[in-house]
Amino acid sequence: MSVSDLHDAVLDWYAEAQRDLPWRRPDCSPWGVFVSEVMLQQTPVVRVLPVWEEWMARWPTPADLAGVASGEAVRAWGRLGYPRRALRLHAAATAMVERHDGEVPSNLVDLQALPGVGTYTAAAVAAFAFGIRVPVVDTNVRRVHARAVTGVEHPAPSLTRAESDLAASLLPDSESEARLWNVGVMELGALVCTARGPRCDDCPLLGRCAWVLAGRPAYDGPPRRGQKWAGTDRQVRGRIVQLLRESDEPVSRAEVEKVWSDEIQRERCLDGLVADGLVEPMSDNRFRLPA
DNA sequence: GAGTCGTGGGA
DNA sequence: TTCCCAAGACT
Repeated sequence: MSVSDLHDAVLDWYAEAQRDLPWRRPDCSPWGVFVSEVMLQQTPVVRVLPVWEEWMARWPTPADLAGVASGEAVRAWGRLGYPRRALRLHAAATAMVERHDGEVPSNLVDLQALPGVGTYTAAAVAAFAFGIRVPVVDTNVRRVHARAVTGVEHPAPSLTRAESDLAASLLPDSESEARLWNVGVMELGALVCTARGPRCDDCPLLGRCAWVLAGRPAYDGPPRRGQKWAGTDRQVRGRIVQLLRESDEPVSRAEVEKVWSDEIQRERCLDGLVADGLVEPMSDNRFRLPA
């Protein structure tokens, strides 16, 4: 089996099975791609779609977002989760206005220098918005590579050098095929080669998947850490931000106290939110999203 | 490098 | 019901 055959299999499958997502359309701006990538960090597509549409209508350019208070971004973020992403998106838009003539930078170094942009997001924007030939490695891609090539059910907890090297070696030579390969492998991981209950019968790589050919051996790596939720600071922070987000005017300390009874934890979280820039304390002992 | 950081839906 | 996890970034 050649790598070229692998490319053809994925590209043919993608041409037929791809979802029609607005940020993939040819008329979508780099800014639209950028916003989608930040929103999609750890958040499912179906939940991002309506919020993305709203943001694009309201803030069609980086300058539009940079021109409003950061708290407006947090409010419009809704319930996507990890609201610091909204803050960083606003900061990134500001940086684009100040350093890049109001445009999304088109190279990896400048992209990754933006707030909230790491290795993955920089590569994704470079590849999908500007057609640059660079490996895009997210959790979906890592899983497809782990199964189809390495022959294991799940990739390591964090990205390894071997995985990066593998992704680079699999990238097609041409820019056009590289772009389709990146989005195609990602789509395959999202729709078919899923974390739980993979739909191997629908997979274009079924006949050559190393994991399937090995008899689908069970995962035997280190146990992945499950994230606690009930009673954690994250839950408390979420409630406080939700309270401010859903209030049209600043809220009193008494209102904040009602969302969590443990005073020590509540105050710690409130202080943390202020330090993060997600909450703004006012002189009259009320709180609001940053103005 | 391990921990932290939201939210909601499906298995 | 409980658990897992969904296009990560940052410290």
